[in-house]
Formats: sequence, C-alpha cells, structure tokens
Amino acid sequence: MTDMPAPRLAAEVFQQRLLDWFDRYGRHDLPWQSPRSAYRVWVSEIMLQQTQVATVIAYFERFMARFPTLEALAEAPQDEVLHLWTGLGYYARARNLHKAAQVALEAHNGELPTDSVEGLMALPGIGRSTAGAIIAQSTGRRAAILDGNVKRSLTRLHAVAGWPGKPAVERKLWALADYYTPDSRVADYTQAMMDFGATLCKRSTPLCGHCPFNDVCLAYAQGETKRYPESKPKKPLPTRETIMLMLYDPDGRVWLEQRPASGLWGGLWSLPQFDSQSQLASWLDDHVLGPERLPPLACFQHTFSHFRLAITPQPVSCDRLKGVREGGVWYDPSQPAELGLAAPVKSLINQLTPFTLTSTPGHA
DNA sequence: AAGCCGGGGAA
DNA sequence: TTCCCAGGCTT
Repeated sequence: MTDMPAPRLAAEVFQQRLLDWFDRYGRHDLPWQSPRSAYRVWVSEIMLQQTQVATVIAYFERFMARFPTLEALAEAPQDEVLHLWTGLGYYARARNLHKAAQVALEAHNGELPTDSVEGLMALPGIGRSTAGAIIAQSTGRRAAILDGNVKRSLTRLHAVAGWPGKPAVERKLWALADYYTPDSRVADYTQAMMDFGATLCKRSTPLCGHCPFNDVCLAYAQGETKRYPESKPKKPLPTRETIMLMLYDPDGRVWLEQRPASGLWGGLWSLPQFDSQSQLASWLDDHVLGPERLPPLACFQHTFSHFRLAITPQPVSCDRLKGVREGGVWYDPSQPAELGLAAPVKSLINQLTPFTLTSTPGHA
C-alpha cells in the first residue's frame, strides 16, 4: 500500500551513479565533516535548517570554539547561546538546541540518543529529516533524509507535481527518499544527495548536461526542469508598523528589554517598541527622567517570512530611569554584553555610534 | 492543513 | 524586486 511513484532506476544503480559523482565533485572539506562527531553534525544540521552552507560556516566555527562539547553547551547561559546565534535567524533553533543539550546531559549521559530516529525526534528542534541526517552522518547506519535539496532532485527526476510542502506530496517524496537510501556508505550518500541538490540540481539553471541521471530524469525529458518543484502558493506580505525607542543614558548606554521566551525574536534583547507616538510619549513620561528627543534616524523596513515590519527609530537621551525596571538592561555599545540581538536592533545600535551621541547637545 | 518563525544569498 | 534555502513547531 505504498504511495511511491515508480522509481526511475533500481536503488543500487542510483546509489552507484550518485556516489561516483560525489567522489569526484562532492564537498569533502566542510568544517563539520572533520572532525566528525554526533555533536558537531547535530549543531551543523540545526544551523543548516533553512540556511545556506556559506552563511553557516562562520557561525559554526564560532559556536564550536565557544561550545566544543555538548556539556559545554548545556551548561552555558541561554543569553550566550543566543548571542552566538545573532543574525542567523529562526532563534527557536538556538533555544531548542540549548534545551536538547540539557536533556541529553541529564537523560542520556551527555550523549545524543542516536540509536533511533524516534529517539532523536524526541529532542526539541529535531524532526524526521534532521534525525536521519544525524544518524546517517554520525553512525553510518541507514537513515533517509528529505531536505530541500532532496525534494528538488526527486521531484525533477520523477516529475512529481504539487508543492512539496503539501503532506500528500511529501509522503511520496519520503517514500522515494527511503527507497534510494543504501545500506552502506550512508554518510557519503547523504552528503552526496545534499551536494547534488546544492551544486548540480540547483533551483535555477540546473547543470543537466553534467547530470549522471539526465538519461532517466522525467523533468529533463519533458524539458521542464523549471517547473519542478512547484513553488509555494504565495500570499502578499502584510505590513506592520512600529516605533523603536533608542533610549540613551548620559554614559552612552542604550536601554534594551528582553523579548518573551517564545514567539518572534524569542529570548532576544530588543529596543522598546510602540505602536504610536502617543504611547511612546506616555512611556517616557512614566519611566524616564529628563528625556530629550534626538535627531531621528531614517525609517526602514525589515522583512520576515510572513510579514514586513516598518521601523521608525526614535533616539532619546535622558538622565536616568524612574526606579528600577525588570527585564531590561543598559547596554554599552563600546563594551557589549554577550546577548542575543535581533538583526535590525544590532544594526541600529551600531549605526548610532558613541561619537554621534556625544556630539549631540544635552550631554556632558 | 495552515500559520509561525529570520536573515541573507542569488538571480 | 522575488524566491527560497541541509525544517520544525504550534494551532
């Protein structure tokens, strides 16, 4: 009772052709490939979710320098983990990674439970494909993956219609992915599938002339590689507006508040946000002594996957806060604490340098 | 099944 | 500009 489309090649033939291609043209020098450990493979797989290899490499190196072992990660404060994730996006990945390290330390003797896909999937942030990748790459046992590269390659090879995000399409692709997965050289095979999708069966302008499967690829035979995979049905992005308060004290420190633990920018430190100038004025009135508005910065837009945020930065200088506020810190840009910052917040703070501030009236 | 969750590379 | 990337979680 399988949902699987007819394979284009016997599994053994597919594997042989792919591994021959990989031995010549695959990537064999990625930082998480040597030294290879379950921990390093795991961290790389999480960072690589929805993120390109070229972007990840520098983050991975910094992360490994600071957290060389699972135990080091588990015992670190979350702020430090988010700090090293700043700019990478999808911050739930970092929170889940941190939490999973703590679970592994307490419940699995500090090791990842790589015995089974189900065991790994029980950890936060690890789904079926990531679990398969970790097992294949770190243990060499048979496990299938289905990432964006594999989805793209398989939809073309088999001319699978429909957006791969649809569960019915995804089921077919999982069946194919599992069918082609070999019993031996699984780590190489998994890496080969990802390399093949990333460097040959690319999203645009795939290199079909050099493809080891161009004699059996249905999309190529139809001259319709462009049509696969079908794209996600698109909807217009809604726009939200916000005012970001850049409140500076006489020492040039800026006031940051921590976001709620989950949701957008969860756990990151950000500038206070307001829906209107009157709300901003009211907040200043309630909490700030001696506020003076500074020359405004240019408005700009920050685009998320599901909406667009129109940001109006409002610099304000002050003497101090009235009383103490929980969940906030005075952040010194010249001696930055190791906190996670949302990308546009980091950009704004770096943009408004200490020199800019001290050259404005109202201080010193 | 659909929405939520970032940021950047590439065309 | 537009698309989407080594996806997973929540509702």
